[in-house]
Amino acid sequence: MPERPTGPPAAGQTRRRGAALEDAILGAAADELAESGYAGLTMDKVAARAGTNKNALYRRWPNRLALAVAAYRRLATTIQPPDTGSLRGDVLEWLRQANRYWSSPQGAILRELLAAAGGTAELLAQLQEQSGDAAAAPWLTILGRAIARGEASPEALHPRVATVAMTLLRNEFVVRGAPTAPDEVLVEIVDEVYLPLVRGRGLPPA
Amino acid sequence: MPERPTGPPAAGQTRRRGAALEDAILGAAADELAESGYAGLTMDKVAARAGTNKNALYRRWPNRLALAVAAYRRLATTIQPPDTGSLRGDVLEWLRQANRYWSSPQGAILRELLAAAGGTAELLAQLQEQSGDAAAAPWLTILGRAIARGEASPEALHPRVATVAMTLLRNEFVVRGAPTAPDEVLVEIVDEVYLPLVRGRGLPPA
DNA sequence: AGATTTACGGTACGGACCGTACCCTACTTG
DNA sequence: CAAGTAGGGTACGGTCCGTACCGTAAATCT
Repeated sequence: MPERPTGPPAAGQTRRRGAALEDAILGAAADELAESGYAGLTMDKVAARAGTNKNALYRRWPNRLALAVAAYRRLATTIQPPDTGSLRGDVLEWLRQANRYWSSPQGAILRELLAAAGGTAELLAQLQEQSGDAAAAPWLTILGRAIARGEASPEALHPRVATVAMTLLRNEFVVRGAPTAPDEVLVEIVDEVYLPLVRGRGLPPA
Repeated sequence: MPERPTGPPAAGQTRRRGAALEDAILGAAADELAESGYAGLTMDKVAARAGTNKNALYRRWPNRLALAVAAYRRLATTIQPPDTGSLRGDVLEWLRQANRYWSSPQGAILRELLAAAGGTAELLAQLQEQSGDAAAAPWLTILGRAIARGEASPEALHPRVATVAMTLLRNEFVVRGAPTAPDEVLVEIVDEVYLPLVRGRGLPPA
């Protein structure tokens, strides 16, 4: 429970406006998300918690989902691509980080939001940016280093190929609904799929 | 609009019971799903359409989602794995079938249900069975034939490896929310990921 | 056949929420 | 200082879920 500018205005002022109010609303919405998830986030509760009313909310976001997606930004912590010195180490560590994230309360909220935003490509895109795990760039970075070390084939430097491991892991969560992916699954993704794939046909199995 | 035992009971009888009633309810629910999707399916409408009332519904299913998942079974059409004579042909055709399905109204409903069932592993599992695309068995069959032809390495005969193509395609829909995957995406999945992966290190690129 | 139990049908209702509308008031702007 | 804008308070329509009651048809028992 971080000390956020939530709740009624400080005793000094009387009425917040613009950015200050918006900030309070997003803070309240983020707190509600953290406490009750998306399913438990109601416009009335957010308004009350922010010390305002629903007018101020609907003036800024067209509906509950849009507000929740905007508020999720405050909860999302970005995970950093590792640099362990080996491709296998990098990929496995990166997957483990992602696994921890998806298994965390934040990850559960993200899954709720992804499900709710299913029909709205625009909101989905916002979530993708924030969760960041699908970003091809860090994967290409990791792969680039591996290619320089001779651990992967240059042909693997392709967005769809590079992100395969993360896509498979995400599939475990989104489609299978698993609360956590066992570490064996991560290892299997890496050893049975990802490494054989990026090594290509030109490199030895080891 | 197939002629289903929907609506009020036939003039002859007076009151349906048991299986007959259950069948009418599922039929009505399936029709509602087809017309209005899951979002538009309400318990009141289903009851009215089946010529009964909500009691009969809640006596059989604990909530709206469970009823919808049960009713979806009537809409789901199973797609058959192809046998074109070449691995590339099989995989591409299979993906194209799946792409058509996910893009169809039925696919849209399935996506809605998947999203709504996100938290309930039990219902998710039921949906998986019905959609059937995730089943490893047909993929292993296709791969088995390919291995016999020398088009794939025996090491690829592994559930996680075999189903990679379908998983990547499904990802396009569930996570990216795309209404349809362009054919280029399917080709890319096949040529950049799947074929290189299952060929393994022992076989020539062609 | 008559009595008993079970399952339907009809209906009503509590409760939760979303989204909107009004009106008054504080703050900002010119 | 006047006019315009954005908050605050509040109420309400509307939808829909899930539950409760109660009378009655149909199955089951004796």
